[in-house]
This record gives sequence, structure tokens and C-alpha cells, in this order.
Amino acid sequence: MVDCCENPPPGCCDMRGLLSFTILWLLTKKDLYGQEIADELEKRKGTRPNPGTLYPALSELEKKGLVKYRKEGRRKIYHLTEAGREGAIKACEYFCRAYGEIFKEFSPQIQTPQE
Amino acid sequence: MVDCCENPPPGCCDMRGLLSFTILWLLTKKDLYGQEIADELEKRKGTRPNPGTLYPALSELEKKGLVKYRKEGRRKIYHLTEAGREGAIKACEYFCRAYGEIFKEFSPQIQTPQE
DNA sequence: ACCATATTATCGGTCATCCAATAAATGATC
DNA sequence: GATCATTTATTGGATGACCGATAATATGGT
Repeated sequence: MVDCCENPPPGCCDMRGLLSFTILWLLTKKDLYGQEIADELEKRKGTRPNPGTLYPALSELEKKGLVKYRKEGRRKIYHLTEAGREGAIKACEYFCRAYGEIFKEFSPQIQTPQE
Repeated sequence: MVDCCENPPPGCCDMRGLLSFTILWLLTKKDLYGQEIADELEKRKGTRPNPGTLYPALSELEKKGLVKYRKEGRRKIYHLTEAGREGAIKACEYFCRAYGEIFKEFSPQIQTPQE
């Protein structure tokens, strides 16, 4: 079973990329800490990002001034800065211009992941 | 002007990735040669892929048995193999599962690029 | 046959994304 | 306060996607 392009990432073509973008987009909805972000990514992409992938990405976004966090217990709850929110929205617009056609074609199949 | 995330790729977060995927998707529509693929990518992403990006990607897809080409004059006209077509469709489905929500949110703004 | 150009190709380099594995820090439980 | 689970973090390595620049190739036009 599961030959190619099934729920986990596909084998036919590399689908890497857009991690930082996706994180920013998630944060436009809701403040999240690292493991929650990993949960959301797993729900959508089928695989959980490794810590060695996720945390450097978060640090990079922080260094760029796009996100900040507050500590709550052992958690770092991330939220967008003003620049991060503006950037995220523009990035979404760009994303839709670039890839919107694919979605229009497949939109009947789109299902929002449920918790 | 053009501070962040305007028509060319955004500066706020990296938007690289999905090149091979996008090429496969384009080829589900129509057989294309290299420069036509570059044209289509430019229409959607705002920037033209460099030869050093595009041609290795095409070679890689060929090596994987996902595309083949026929020569016409100096052009190599690429088309999907059977495996390539199946893979492309599954990759599109995966893509929509992973990112569909973003599109639903921004879909009113989606405009198909015109020639 | 020659030349300009379209097209494909290659080289050297950078960076983000990914992995597996391991470690450190915190808070909760007993 | 020792242990345990959760959460954050780091290290080292791989690969694809990108760039700029430069080449090789093959047509087509004259």
C-alpha cells in the first residue's frame, strides 16, 4: 500500500519548503508554543517536524523580528509581531497568486483538518 | 515601494520549495519545453528560475522516470510518464490537504494569471 | 558557410528544510 | 528531592531549491 504521495509526504517529488511560512500563517490564527505548532503541522502535512527542524526555524523568525514569545511554565508561547503579521498576510497573498490554480482545480476535495 | 512579500518573492519568510512539484503540475496541463516552463513559473511566482535551477530539476525528474521528452528543433518538449501523472495528482491532493485552508481564507483574491 | 540567437547545460556556492540522535531545562508526581 | 514526562534546544549531516555566471549546442536566417 501507500505507493506514492499518500498522506505522509510523497515520494514522487520533493515537497519540502514553506516551513517558516506555514508557522507564520498558523500564528495569524492563534498564539502557539512549539509543540502545538508541531501538532498543527502534523495534522496538515502528515508528519511531525523534528525538533532539529522546528526550533531553529522559530529562532530564525524571532531573530528577524517576526515573532516573539512569552514564557508560561516550561512553554514558550509564540505570537506575531506587527511586522510578522503584515509579512504573513503578504506572504499568503503571494502564495495564493503563485499556487491558487492548483487549489481551484482540487478544491472540491479540500477538507479542513478536524481535531 | 515593494517592502515585503510583494509580487516577486517575499523577504519576510522563505518561500522556496515545490519547484519539482510545480513543474509536474504544469505538465499535467500541457507538454512544455524548458523555456516555456520558465515562462509559466515566472507568471505565477514573479521571478524566472535560473537555468542552474531549472535544468537540474528537469534532469532529476527524468532520472526518476516521472517525465520524458521528445526533441523538436533545439527544444526538448517534456511530458509526463504514467508514473509522473499519477504522482503529480497525488502530490496535488497532498498539497491541498496540507495548505488548503490558506486558500480558502484568501480565495476571494485568487486571480488566474492571464497571458 | 556563417552568425546571431534561442535553448539547454554546467559550475561553485548559499541557505532553508529536513533527518536522527542526544541533551538540557522545567514542572509535576510521588 | 528523586524520578518522570514534557518541552525546548543542539549537533552533524543530507538534500533540494535557489543564485550568478559561464559555457555548450543546435537551429534558423541571411
